[in-house]
Amino acid sequence: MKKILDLLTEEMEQAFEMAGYEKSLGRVALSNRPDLCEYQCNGAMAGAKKYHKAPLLIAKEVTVQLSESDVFCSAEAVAPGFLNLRVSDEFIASYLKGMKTSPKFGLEMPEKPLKIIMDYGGANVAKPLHVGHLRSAIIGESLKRIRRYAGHEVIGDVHLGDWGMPMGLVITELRERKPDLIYFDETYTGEYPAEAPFTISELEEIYPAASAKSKADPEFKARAMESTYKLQSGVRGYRALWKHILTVSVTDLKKNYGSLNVEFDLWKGESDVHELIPEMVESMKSGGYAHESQGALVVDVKEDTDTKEIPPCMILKSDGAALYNTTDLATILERMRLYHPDELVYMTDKRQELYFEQVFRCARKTGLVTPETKLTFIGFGTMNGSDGKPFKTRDGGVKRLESLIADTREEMLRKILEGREMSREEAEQTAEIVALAAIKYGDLSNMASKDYVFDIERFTSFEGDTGPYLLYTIVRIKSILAKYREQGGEPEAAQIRKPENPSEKALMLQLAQFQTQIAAASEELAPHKICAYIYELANDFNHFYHETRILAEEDGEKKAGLIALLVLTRDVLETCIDLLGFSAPEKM
RNA sequence: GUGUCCGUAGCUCAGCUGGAUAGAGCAACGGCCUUCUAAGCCGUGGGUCGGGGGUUCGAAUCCCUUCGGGCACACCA
Repeated sequence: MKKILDLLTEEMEQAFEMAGYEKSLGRVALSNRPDLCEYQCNGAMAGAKKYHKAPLLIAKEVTVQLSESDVFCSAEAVAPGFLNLRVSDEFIASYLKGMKTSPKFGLEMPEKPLKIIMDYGGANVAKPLHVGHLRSAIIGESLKRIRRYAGHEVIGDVHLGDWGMPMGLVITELRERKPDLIYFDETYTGEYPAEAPFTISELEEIYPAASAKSKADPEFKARAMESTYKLQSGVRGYRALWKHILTVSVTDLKKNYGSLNVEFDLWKGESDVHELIPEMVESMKSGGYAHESQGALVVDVKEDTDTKEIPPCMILKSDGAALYNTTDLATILERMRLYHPDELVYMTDKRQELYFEQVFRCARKTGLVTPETKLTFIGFGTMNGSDGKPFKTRDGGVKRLESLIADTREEMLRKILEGREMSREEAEQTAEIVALAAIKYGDLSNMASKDYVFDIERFTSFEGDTGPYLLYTIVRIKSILAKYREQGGEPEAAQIRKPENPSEKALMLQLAQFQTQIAAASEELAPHKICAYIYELANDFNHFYHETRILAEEDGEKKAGLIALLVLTRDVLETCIDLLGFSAPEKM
């Protein structure tokens, strides 16, 4: 199905052409004066210069051509040359009927779907998720869902930090605490136990302890470096221990991401590309790309068109060790080999923008990717506290994601118990669902690239532009549909009819915007556009709801028409919140 | 210093491929529940779109400049 604006534009282009003007002037847009019209076209003003004619005159000539239109029921030329348009009831009804019967409400699929790998995890093994991981997970998950819905093949990769010094630190600290573990006996040749010799809570406590020790004690640091080396060179016991660290950590991470309704297709990590590094470095050298600079191995990525100095991309440190760049580049190599993607997308804090620019240029220059491969960096802004400063706990530490979610659930539960008669158990389940919507909507309704204020009080409010308000609207619709069903009706079988009053038509026109909004969100990587859309849709619904008696309607067919509209509204809203990564309860 | 992003109502944010009276929400104030969830709806007040220039019939939007702020600028990730 075509977008409604495209259909209107086609009709308008025809009118311009028949009036003797260039058809490209006929672009139709949503009205920015809803009191005057539903849609507008400003082409007459744009054409005035070219045709040396007063814009109003052009506009009037165009309206003449539209008098017979069955798309527009009114087209007015207004000074200085606006074309104010309204669509016919028949047209909007038939458009919505089309939406109802088409897959994905008629969203057009791309001719050639892209294969996209999205890297939006950034979690580290042996370290708990903290609030810094929240935006990446929320925005990344939403963009993944949006682009999938738009018809592309998207693979999400968590890309764990599971290699290098942190692992050495954990192993070394473990050895101090439990020197008798079989893993440290290098003469041992038997099988290692299947059970890990530590729990996730121990692990989370061990890493910061070890990290602090290595800063204070050079000798400890040296031992950790040795452990790192042993691990990387494949010493059996160290590898086995590392596997345990990985397993215990990943189990926990999956649980935490799961509670955010975030899922990854790939649980790969830095360790997976470790073995690709030597050959990659060798090929960069032999290709003449990499050279030594101040002891390190670098690839120049400056370009003539640069307006600023772009430092070279470092491949190996001066001590010959790999660094972040090295594994990121090797990961690109691996992804290209295994998946042949059309696009690689990275979601990180926007402060890493320059870094990724270097990596992308290096990957292109050294031929790790094909010239057609698109490399995209999506940088998101910082999450600030109510004071406008980066989010911190009361004592100034980094807040754990788990505790942020728990706080939000608690607040939500409090509000639900305050406002509703509900059993404790049901309230808790509802609070869980609504809290997730509150957090995600609060984040996604802001532009991803900007910093934003995380305000638990505001996000969990049922009033205004919030997740809970949207869920409430959906629940209201579901409640009516349930009652209709109790009365013996079949909501899914109901047919869309022509609108009977302005608020009903406004709701219908808003529903018809679905495709335009989804396409914009997908192309511009902008989940906040979906938020803005469903907020308006919810407002239009609530307005309509207030003015229209639905279940009390006596004319059965009319009533079914209203029900059909409710079904479509519910489906569009639920589809959209699913694209944002949350869902609605049955009651609240 | 160089680059980059940002500055819109008291607060939090949209709008930025130029269009009519700059929009929401919160907060403030005033209405609407014998009828489908009032966690809703309707309304009122609140703005020199940081300042100054320019382009244009027309600028929050494009260009220049200036002030203020964030961030980044090779051996961290």
